[in-house]
Amino acid sequence: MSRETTDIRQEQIKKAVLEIIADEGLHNMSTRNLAKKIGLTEGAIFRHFPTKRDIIKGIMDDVTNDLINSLRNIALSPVKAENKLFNYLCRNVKYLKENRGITILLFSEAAHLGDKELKEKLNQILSEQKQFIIKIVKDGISEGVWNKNINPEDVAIIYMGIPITFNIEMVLNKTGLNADNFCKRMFTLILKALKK
Amino acid sequence: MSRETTDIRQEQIKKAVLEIIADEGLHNMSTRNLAKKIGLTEGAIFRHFPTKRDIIKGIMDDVTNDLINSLRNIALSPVKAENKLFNYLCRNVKYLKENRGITILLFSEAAHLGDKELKEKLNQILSEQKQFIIKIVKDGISEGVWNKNINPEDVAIIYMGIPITFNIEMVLNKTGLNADNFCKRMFTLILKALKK
DNA sequence: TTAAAACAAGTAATCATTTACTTACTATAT
DNA sequence: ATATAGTAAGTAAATGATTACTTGTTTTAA
Repeated sequence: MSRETTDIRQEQIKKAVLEIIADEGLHNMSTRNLAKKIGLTEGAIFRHFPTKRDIIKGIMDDVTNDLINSLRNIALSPVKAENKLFNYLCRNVKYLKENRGITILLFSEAAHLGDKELKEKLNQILSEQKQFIIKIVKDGISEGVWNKNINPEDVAIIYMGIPITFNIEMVLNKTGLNADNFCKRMFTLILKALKK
Repeated sequence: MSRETTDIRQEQIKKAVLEIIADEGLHNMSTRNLAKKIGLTEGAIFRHFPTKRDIIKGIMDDVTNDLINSLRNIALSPVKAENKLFNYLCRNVKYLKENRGITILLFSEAAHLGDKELKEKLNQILSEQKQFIIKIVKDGISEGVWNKNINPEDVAIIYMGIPITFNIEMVLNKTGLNADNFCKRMFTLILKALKK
């Protein structure tokens, strides 16, 4: 195999993990299969990550850095709540389309490694996402465009299911599912519940 | 160990599988751990199920027989659409509360055993659930109580996320989450989107 | 030339499953 | 009624395959 830097290999390994989970299932996410997919030996994997757990940890850090931070920016951006909600949802869906294995990895593996650090990371990812939605809903109510009798927390719960469902449909029906179209339709529906 | 019939043991084994998934994670669902949990030897497990895959198949059949059939009854019952939707959601949530491991099992394992039969079973479970919701929404529109501009398919997609989110929250925060309360709140919110 | 990155070939532990055998219940023939 | 034969459910210990991970050696790009 041609030599690559650890930085490049780490990215390849994390990407391969998500692809294996999405295409072959969690039970095929072995270091052996991982090495085969990249075209390396098992030993080489462990040159770039000390343990398999660290690969998962790395992927979760990516979620925090790539997804959560950009969702935060959207939630705090100085635009109308309606636009924020739309941007937020589209960004969320798009990220899951580009990282199909994420949902299954988070909810099936990370939550149960008996590993306090990873479980804490997962809880933080989820609760932050929820808080952002709650904020956007409150903003919309303050702007006077959304029904003030609505419980922002409930909206956040319903919202959370949307990207998850998208991800599940993506993994099951290999057919590509148009992310833009999906997010527009879901947005329209949520808006009906929020409007005065 | 005291002797029990295969019927009883099969129920114990399926129940234990779901509990292990919910409490200890997918990676602890080994025949060894399974036997330990029930208080049998590994060999005894295989006297009651030919393979581990057959245990999962059995659980999926239970979902079809226990959940899907009762959801069908609700969807086809001769009551107002609004009541149907409420009953449907509550039944769905209650089932997942009583079978906490189901969601993770279905989406993380069953979808990827490279097993046509199980994958087909899963797709049927999901598409039937969706069709029932679509029917209920169409009924409500026919009754003239819900907005006819709403796309029933979109409602079904948003709906599907609700029980899944409930299940995930249940597994993550061990705190019991009140099913009745949860389903009432989500129902109220969906209704806002459906109403004229 | 040298440090980082690859490899081949190991490790012990665990996986699902099978084996050879034992124990407990149940039906039947006397 | 009771000894007995057949069956269903149990066990302990082994199977080969696979797991995450390690070790020692070779290659390669700066």
